[in-house]
Amino acid sequence: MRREGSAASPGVAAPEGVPSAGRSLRADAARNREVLLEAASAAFSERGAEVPLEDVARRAGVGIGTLYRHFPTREALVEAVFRHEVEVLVQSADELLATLPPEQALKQWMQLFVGHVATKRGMLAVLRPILVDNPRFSGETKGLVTEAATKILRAGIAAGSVRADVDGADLLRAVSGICMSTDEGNQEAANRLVGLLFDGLRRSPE
Amino acid sequence: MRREGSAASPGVAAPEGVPSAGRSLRADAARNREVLLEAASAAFSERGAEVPLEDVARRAGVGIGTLYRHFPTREALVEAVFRHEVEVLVQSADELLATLPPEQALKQWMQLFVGHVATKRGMLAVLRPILVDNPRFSGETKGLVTEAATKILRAGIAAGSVRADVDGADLLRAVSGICMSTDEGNQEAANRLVGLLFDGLRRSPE
DNA sequence: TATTATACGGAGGCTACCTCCGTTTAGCAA
DNA sequence: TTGCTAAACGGAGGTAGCCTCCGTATAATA
Repeated sequence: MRREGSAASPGVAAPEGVPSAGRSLRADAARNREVLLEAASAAFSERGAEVPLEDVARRAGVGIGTLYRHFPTREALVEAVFRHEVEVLVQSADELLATLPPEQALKQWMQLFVGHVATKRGMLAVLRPILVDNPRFSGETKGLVTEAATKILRAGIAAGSVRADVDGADLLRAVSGICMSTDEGNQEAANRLVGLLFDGLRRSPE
Repeated sequence: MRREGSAASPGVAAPEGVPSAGRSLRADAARNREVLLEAASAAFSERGAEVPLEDVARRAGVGIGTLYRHFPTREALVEAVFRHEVEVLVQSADELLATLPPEQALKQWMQLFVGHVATKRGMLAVLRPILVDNPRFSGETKGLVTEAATKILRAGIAAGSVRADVDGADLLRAVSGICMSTDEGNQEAANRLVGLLFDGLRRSPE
């Protein structure tokens, strides 16, 4: 954020290390990467995306050099955190469906979504330019989340407990609309609204 | 941009010194303020809004202390530059109308607009949050510019050289649309498109 | 167990931020 | 003109965050 150039067009590096691509990380490296992502996520949501990276490293219990090796710029870190959270959100759809009746899974997932958005508030100032400059990346993200929403919704519809005339994109629009119109502090308001929305989504007993 | 808090909600200070409000600045202060605004404008458009403020001060030929006295935060400076440029753009509408036939005034003003947007590109990363967080401010700005556009358009319509079925808001939408869809380097492309638009605005001889 | 590619960590140099206060000057009154 | 003073100037210097570099540690492999 200091030196010029980095802000211009970050470029969205290929998903680093862990999942696929190239040679996988050494065990300690993979561990540290994970720990860093979690520390960064917490730090960003508590103190905004301008939090000193040395604090993030300290919080993760690793040296600053390690942080920079994994994430050479603040943007790279922010992006990785975002990507990671999206992955978690998407995966949790499957997990919820595997352990709960579809209706409950839907409700919980909606609330998870609200939580994730709230967490990402602090990152927004840095995240927005990244998303704006990389329509492909933001498109993929949206696609993944929509897919998850669709899946969980379909399960409810199939079980007969959710009305059939909404799709994943609708659900996303509605929930993110609620998040957008709810500011900073009151996540509870958002949750209340999401509760209302959820009631509206259930198949009305007729 | 470093310390926390400032990024949160800058708050758009009352237009500092010069025009109305409070006691007016001492001559040297007013001069320096002006020089600083120009230096900042140039620096931002050349090197982006992250340019070191010491460079801006040096470029303006004043001490860093003077810069900070006038503009206590980077956001304040960016905002003042923006405000200043808008003023210039709005005033130039009157000046053009006073010295050129309405049709020519319109054309030149449209090109001026393109130039101003191009200049502000570098500031965007800092400017956007300010505008987003202060709908009133951005609303006023839009109002002023729309007003100027309307005035210059009406003059053309009255003179019979411009078609009568567009208003200021339309003009703005069209021109800023062109600016948005044209990227970084090629201001000439934008100017060409604006030329096309201008031809379309003239009253077709029938 | 020995070897080595990989990763760690943090000291330190660099740069930008921004305050503080001694110096300068515009504006005014006599 | 001269003297006075509130206002403004300017930049040295303290503070803090960025990021590189390289000696040390360790996981992976044979």
